[in-house]
Amino acid sequence: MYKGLEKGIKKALSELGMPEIAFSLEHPKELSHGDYMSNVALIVGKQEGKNPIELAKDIVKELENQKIKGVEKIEVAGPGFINFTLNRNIFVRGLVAAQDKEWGNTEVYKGKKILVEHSSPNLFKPFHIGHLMNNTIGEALYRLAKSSGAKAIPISFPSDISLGVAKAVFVLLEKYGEDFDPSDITALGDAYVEGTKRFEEDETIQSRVKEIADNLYAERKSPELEIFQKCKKFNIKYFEDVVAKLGSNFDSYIYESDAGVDGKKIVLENTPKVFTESEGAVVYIPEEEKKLHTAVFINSDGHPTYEAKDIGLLDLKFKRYDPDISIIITDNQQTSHFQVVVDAAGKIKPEWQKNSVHRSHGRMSFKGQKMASRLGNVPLVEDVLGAVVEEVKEKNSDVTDESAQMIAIASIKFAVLRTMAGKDINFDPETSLSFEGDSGPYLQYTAVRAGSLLQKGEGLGLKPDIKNPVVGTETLERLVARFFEVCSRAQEEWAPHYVVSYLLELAQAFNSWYGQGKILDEDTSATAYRLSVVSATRQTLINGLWVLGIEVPKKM
RNA sequence: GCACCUAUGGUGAAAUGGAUAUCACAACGGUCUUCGGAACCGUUAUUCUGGGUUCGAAUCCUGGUAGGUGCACCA
Repeated sequence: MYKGLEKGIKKALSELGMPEIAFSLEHPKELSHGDYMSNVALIVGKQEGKNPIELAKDIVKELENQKIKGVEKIEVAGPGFINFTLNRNIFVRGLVAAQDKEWGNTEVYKGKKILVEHSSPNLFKPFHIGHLMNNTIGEALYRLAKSSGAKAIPISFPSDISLGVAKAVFVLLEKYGEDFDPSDITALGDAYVEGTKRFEEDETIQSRVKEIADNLYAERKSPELEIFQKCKKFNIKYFEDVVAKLGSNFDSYIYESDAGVDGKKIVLENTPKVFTESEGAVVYIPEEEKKLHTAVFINSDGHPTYEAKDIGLLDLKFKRYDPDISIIITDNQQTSHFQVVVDAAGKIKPEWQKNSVHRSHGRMSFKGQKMASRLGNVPLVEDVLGAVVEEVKEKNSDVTDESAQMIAIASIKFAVLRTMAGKDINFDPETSLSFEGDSGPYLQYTAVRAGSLLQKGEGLGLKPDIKNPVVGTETLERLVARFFEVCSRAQEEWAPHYVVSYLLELAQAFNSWYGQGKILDEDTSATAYRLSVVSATRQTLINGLWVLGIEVPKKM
């Protein structure tokens, strides 16, 4: 359709002896302006110094002569835009495809392999709301990739080893002895916080912690290594439980300890070709015009830093999966860190740079206060989720636990995904979470409401049928049809918030229509038609919410 | 100091260089013997500031203001 219009306009230009120029052909913001609009007359008018409205009239006349298939109306509007309205049949037929579970699956990345790394936990810290933001966005990008025709693979990069971990192990060893076996995540989180504090206070502790770190890095048999390994195992289980609740699972993990070993090796192999020795450390010095900073890859103790670990991560990722696109999601404090790493990586293996996509998100503050998990003042995901579930139940005591959980997750995920990734979010359950208006539950409610209509229709022996279109549903039909393009754009730009905006518009149009009159009435063929609009809207909502990682409950 | 990011009604956000800047919350007023009121309808109110580019700027360029983040051995 798009193509037909574009060709038609080009043909009209040459028929009229107008210059071949680049013009836009897009959806107008307002549905009342038609299905497509073009600025072609404005551009030609500028170039030729002629009145764009007159030119537009000529072009329209020419286009009308062409009788382009599916175009019902062509008009000149505003300062010289040309608006196209498509034949309704196209949208009516579209309602059939929109009732399919596959509706919204595109071919944007058909045949590609896309790796999405997100939610990377620190294995000695509980999963807190900072992780929640990463998980929500990461899961949405993974699902976008999956619905784009690509083979999508979710992985995570658990941080299992660091000086901070050694500090925690020190405390655990001292407090509980060698036989310590974790059964509770908070014990580990507390040890982490306490270790950070103790480390600052005492120099003998510092050297002991460094010794522990050495043993852990070298995997030397020792009490600390044993505790460490037990904690690691326990933590992975905990992590998997938490993210499963949120709707994520992972194909595999690449551990920071493994990436460290691998990365260190690669960095050394590429010194001095790419890296430089300086003051006992190995660093990367980017060219001056790149405006990047110098970064340490191997510190003077010989341990790989985060930078070298990321090189190892790239290597392991590409060895294991050989992706066409490798997406990594972090918060935007790490943006410049990644620029440096990727720049260095490109000199080792160009494809590491070429195939990498870094998406960053803002930070989540809690009720306006800054948080640092090593200080222990960050709310945990489970606590926040629990509190929101309580609120949901307060609003409606009839909901099942399962539904309440879905609704709580919807309201939280929606708060994260509605904004363009990159912005900070101040997370305050009392003000930033809502169940009404622009919200996750509103979208769920709309889908549930639509489902209930279908059920009722079925009870009357009526099934969706597009044979007999009735008036009043035109807006909804056109909106439903746009879902496909919205998905494509979200995939191309890795921007789930387009899906959010779209679903809100759709739900609003549906509820508005719902309020205008009865959907189920005595006229069975009209009712059957309306039911097909209901069914298409519902499926579009369900499929769109799926991309966002939100499920629709049966009742709410 | 250098670099990067952000600035839209009272609040939170949206808007491929396009038409009258959209949506929700809050406030105010309505719908209600309901196919599910977590809904619908209406009213009030917005592009930080100066300059520039453009037929057209919230969007691009430039100066300023305010806030955030990053810059050598943390992750």
